[in-house]
Amino acid sequence: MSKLKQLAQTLGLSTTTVSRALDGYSDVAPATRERVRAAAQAINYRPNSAARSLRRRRAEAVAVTLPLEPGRVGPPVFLNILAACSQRLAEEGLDLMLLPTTSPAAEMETYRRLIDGGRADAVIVVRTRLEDERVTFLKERGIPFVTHGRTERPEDHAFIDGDGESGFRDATRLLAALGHRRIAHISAPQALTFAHLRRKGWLGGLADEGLPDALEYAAQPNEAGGYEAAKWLLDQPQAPTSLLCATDSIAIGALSALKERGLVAGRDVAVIGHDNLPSGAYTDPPLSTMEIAAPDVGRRLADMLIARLGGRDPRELQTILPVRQVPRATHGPEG
Amino acid sequence: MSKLKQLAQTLGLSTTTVSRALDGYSDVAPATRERVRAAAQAINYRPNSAARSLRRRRAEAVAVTLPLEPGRVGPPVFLNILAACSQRLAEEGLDLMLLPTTSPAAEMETYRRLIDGGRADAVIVVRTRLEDERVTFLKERGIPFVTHGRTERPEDHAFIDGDGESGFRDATRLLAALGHRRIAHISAPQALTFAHLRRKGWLGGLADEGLPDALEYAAQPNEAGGYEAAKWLLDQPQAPTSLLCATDSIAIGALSALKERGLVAGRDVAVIGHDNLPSGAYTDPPLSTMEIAAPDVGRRLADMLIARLGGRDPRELQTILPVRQVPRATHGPEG
DNA sequence: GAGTTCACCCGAAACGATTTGGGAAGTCAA
DNA sequence: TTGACTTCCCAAATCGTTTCGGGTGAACTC
Repeated sequence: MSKLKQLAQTLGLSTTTVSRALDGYSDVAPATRERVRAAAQAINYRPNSAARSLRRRRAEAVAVTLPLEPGRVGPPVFLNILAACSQRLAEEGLDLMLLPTTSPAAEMETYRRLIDGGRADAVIVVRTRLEDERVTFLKERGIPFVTHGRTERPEDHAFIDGDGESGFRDATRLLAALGHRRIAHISAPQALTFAHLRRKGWLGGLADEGLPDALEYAAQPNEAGGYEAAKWLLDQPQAPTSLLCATDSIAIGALSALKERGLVAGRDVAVIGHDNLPSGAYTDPPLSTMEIAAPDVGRRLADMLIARLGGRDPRELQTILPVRQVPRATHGPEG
Repeated sequence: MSKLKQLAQTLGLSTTTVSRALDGYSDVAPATRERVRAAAQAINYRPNSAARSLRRRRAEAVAVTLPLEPGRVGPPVFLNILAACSQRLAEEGLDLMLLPTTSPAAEMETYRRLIDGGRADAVIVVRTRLEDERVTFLKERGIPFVTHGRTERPEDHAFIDGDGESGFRDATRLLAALGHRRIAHISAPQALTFAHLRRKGWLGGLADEGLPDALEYAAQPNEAGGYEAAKWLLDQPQAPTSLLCATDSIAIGALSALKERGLVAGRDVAVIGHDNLPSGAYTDPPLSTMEIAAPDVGRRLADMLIARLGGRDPRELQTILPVRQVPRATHGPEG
């Protein structure tokens, strides 16, 4: 016999009343409600989630897939964001579940299981690509979702994103103001929106300053990629005097390559990253970087998703957050 | 009307037959089975997961809570492990879902919702404590689970763990062999099993070598903690000549403190960490560290859990994996 | 005192799948 | 030809909740 029925029997009530009491409906006498609550508490009752979501026709859950291709981990910064997000969603009775995936194909299969199987009511998409199959799929199915990062056609959906383009433009101009003329960019794969925008910002800054965009290397977005990229760039005939890196991981790898050549970051070559990873504060010299200037991206993400679930128009739910420079030592002046 | 019913109607079959065809029962004619599969494929049919798990009385899902107290992120190495784990579980039709939690209280509440609400069939526990409330709870409920890390009474449950104690004992003796006499330990909170065992290994190594255990600092397990700890230790009258750090994050913070004092890691002070974080290879000098000597912890974790779900005795499912030293530059000899 | 309104409660019908327990043909052996 | 087996399929019960559509008294109104 179901727990609910047991509970009802014990209390001499119908399952209807017990269910409604626990859900806080007003057509249950306050005294009864309390009696039911106490009894439920006593036997540790939690409604069976499958039965509940079958009847309710919603899962009370939000899903995020975590693209984790073997050996290549995205910045752990996501986890902090998602933790804050889950906290906010919990207030609405929504579970946030993360599903690790190991390839784009597996990720899409996970989406189908989740969505077509009704396991999630809404989705958060992270690490967006310009052309993002996941976004296409979700639009097609009409499932509420919010992306962390824009896509090629961001006007169609809710998103939150940092203004990486301005951030990189600012950084480029900062370097130019410090006298740099050969400002290289170590970019991440251009299919990723953030990488595309950061590169665009770099190009914009160069154009503003009338500098050439000759020095660029497309790297894997991790330390090894940054290391390789910096080595290659420093080997060029007209080696760069500064390295603007798409991510902090890349920058940390680049720092190591400089070290190997006997170059001092900040004095001989300027280095700037993006993300403000904790370990960036502990490199030698401490890494100059930038970050989204908002302490509560996770909560906002959740708020937007809740608004979407409430039927709000996605076009009203689009946020681009400013990016703040976090100058430490590697960008130069104190070198 | 349910999708299954639609499908059955289209095909002129009963829902029974369609369901059984898709689940691969043998009492469906091969031709029928194929016809059903094709039709299901065509309309992108996935069984409603709530209905299925209501009837089946299992969720086909395994849960992990990710303790993510604000600002303090555990090593992202977990994510790689969990990604591999999820891949293996998927082969058995099990979803792995990660649930971020922001406090121990919230974590326990999540456990109750998951277990008592039937949302997960089994659990993986990470970051175990010596006295772990989660483990107590799961034992009480009789839910199959595997821990990543031991507890005070590991004989009661399935676990997989690295032999951090031996690793730290080995490292201590290595440092002693290199001539060190003042070997300090920067420890992580001792409630965490891994921290306790690593400290125990350090103490054992010191005892083996007849060295005093005077130098120790209990740090938060992150870069900031390591930085503070190293500063404090270096300020002692009998400052240590080597720092054995409970984690790589701590070690990275410690390196930064050394730098600040004009000390060269590996030459003036030896530093050794644990975890083999990617960024450890890119510190200056590259960080000497250690790691679990097994490439497939995630898969093993999954295998153990599947065995538990199949009713295997937890006492047969206990693995302690050797820890391998990863000497780079900061431990000394080439300093 | 007949009608209305409330405040509380309940029986039974969903929700969408899986599974139980056959049943109707067809095949085979004697 | 008959009974026993197979093979392939199906109707109906079931999982544990929520919710629809009342129902029953008591209080209140005129």
